[in-house]
Amino acid sequence: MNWTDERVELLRKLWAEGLSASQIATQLGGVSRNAVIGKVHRLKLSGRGRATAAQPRAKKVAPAAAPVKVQTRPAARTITATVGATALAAQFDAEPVVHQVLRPIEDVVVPISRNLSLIELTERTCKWPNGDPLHDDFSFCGNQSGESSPYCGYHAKLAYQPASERRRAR
DNA sequence: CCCTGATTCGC
DNA sequence: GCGAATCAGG
Repeated sequence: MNWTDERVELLRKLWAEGLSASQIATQLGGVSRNAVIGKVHRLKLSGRGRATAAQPRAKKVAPAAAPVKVQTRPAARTITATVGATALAAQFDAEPVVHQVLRPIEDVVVPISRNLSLIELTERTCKWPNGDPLHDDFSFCGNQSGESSPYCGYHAKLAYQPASERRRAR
């Protein structure tokens, strides 16, 4: 994989946004984090606030737009009353529920998920789900999780909010 | 052990 | 110029 103008531009952008080298490498694909770091230095983009190595990164200001209508799968409660094949049938027969998902509040720092698949999760990757489990875009956050939480710092906060107040990020 | 960026150096 | 290996650190 070579450093095309497009890829360099994306690298510049993501680096400026504060993503770590490994995250950028994941997004670009085809390159290691070392390659990213090497390129960053050659481009003289180094230095980004913190002088020496730091750990927590990721800085992405939420778009802050009007609420968006999103299609989600049928509510699970539809099937909880029954058991077995009948329940499954009920789930698939149910009409999709359309409801509103709030965008993150402005100024809230939203991390960019690594979007790992189920089998890529480890004991220390964030297990916050992204997308619809019934569609191909479904994945898990995958960022480093807390020591006593199955979620990364950001999603742990969401997880402990009432469901009615949760705000969904990517 | 997980992760981070910095540096070196053979290619 | 590139990036794996290595280093130093949280």
